[in-house]
Amino acid sequence: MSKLACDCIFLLFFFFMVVGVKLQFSKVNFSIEWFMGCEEHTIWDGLSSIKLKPKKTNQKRQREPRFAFMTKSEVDHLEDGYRWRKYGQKAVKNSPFPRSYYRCTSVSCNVKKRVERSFTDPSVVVTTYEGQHTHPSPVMPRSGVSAGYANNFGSVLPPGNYLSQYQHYHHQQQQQHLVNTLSSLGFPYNDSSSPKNAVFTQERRLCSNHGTNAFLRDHGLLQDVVPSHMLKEE
DNA sequence: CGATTTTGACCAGCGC
DNA sequence: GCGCTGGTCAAAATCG
Repeated sequence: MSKLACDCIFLLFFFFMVVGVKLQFSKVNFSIEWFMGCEEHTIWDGLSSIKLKPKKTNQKRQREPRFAFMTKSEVDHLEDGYRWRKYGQKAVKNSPFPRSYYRCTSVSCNVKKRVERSFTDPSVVVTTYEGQHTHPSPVMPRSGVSAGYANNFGSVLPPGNYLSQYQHYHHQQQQQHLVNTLSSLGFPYNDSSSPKNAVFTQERRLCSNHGTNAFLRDHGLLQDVVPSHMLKEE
C-alpha cells in the first residue's frame, strides 16, 4: 500500500473519530442539560442520554369504596350551591362519548359525581352521585333552582327538602333569584304579552307558558334529572 | 398567575 | 399470571 493510501485511511479514521467524539460530547451536554431541568427524584445514568423513569415511592393507594348511590333528597341538597371540580375523564366502552368524573369542592362535602352521555340517545345525559355531605349550603345560587326536577309539563319543581327547611323566606329568595336570572337572559318573566314568558304556578313550579322548556334547558335552568333507579332508598 | 381542565400513568379488582 | 376495565392521581396544558 502506498504512503498516500495509508495517509488517506488515517485521515478518514481521524475524521470519523473526531465526529464521533463531537457527537458524544453533544450527547453529554444534552444529558447534563436534561439533568439540570429534571426533578430531584429523577435518576440520571451518567453520560448516557437515556432517561430512566423516576422511581415511584412504593406507597399503596387505598382503593376507594365502590360506587354507592345517594338518596333523592341527598342529591337535591347536594346540587344546592356546591361547585364541582373535574378530576378525570375516561372513554366509555362502545360509546363515542367519554365519561367525566367530578368532585365536590366544598370541604364539608365528600361527594363525587360522574356524568356520561347516552350512546343510543345523545340528548340524554346521565349523572350519578356517590358520597356524603355534612351541612346545607347557606347560599341560593342558580343551581339551587336548576336542581329541581323536571316534570312532563315543561316545568321545574324546586327541591322539596330545601323548601321544607327554609320555607317561605328562601322560596321568595329563590323566586327572586330566578326572576333576576331570567331577566338577565332576556327572558320576560310574568309578562303575559310575551309569547315566551315564565311564571311560577301555585305549586311553586316554574313554568314556561308556551309549553316547552327548551329555553330554560338551553340556559341551564333545567338540569339533568337523576333517574329514580339510580337513587338508593331513603 | 392562580384556577381549572386535560391527559397519560398508575392502581386494584376481576375473569380467564 | 395476564389482560382488561373502572377509577384516581398529579403534572402539564389551558383558561380567564
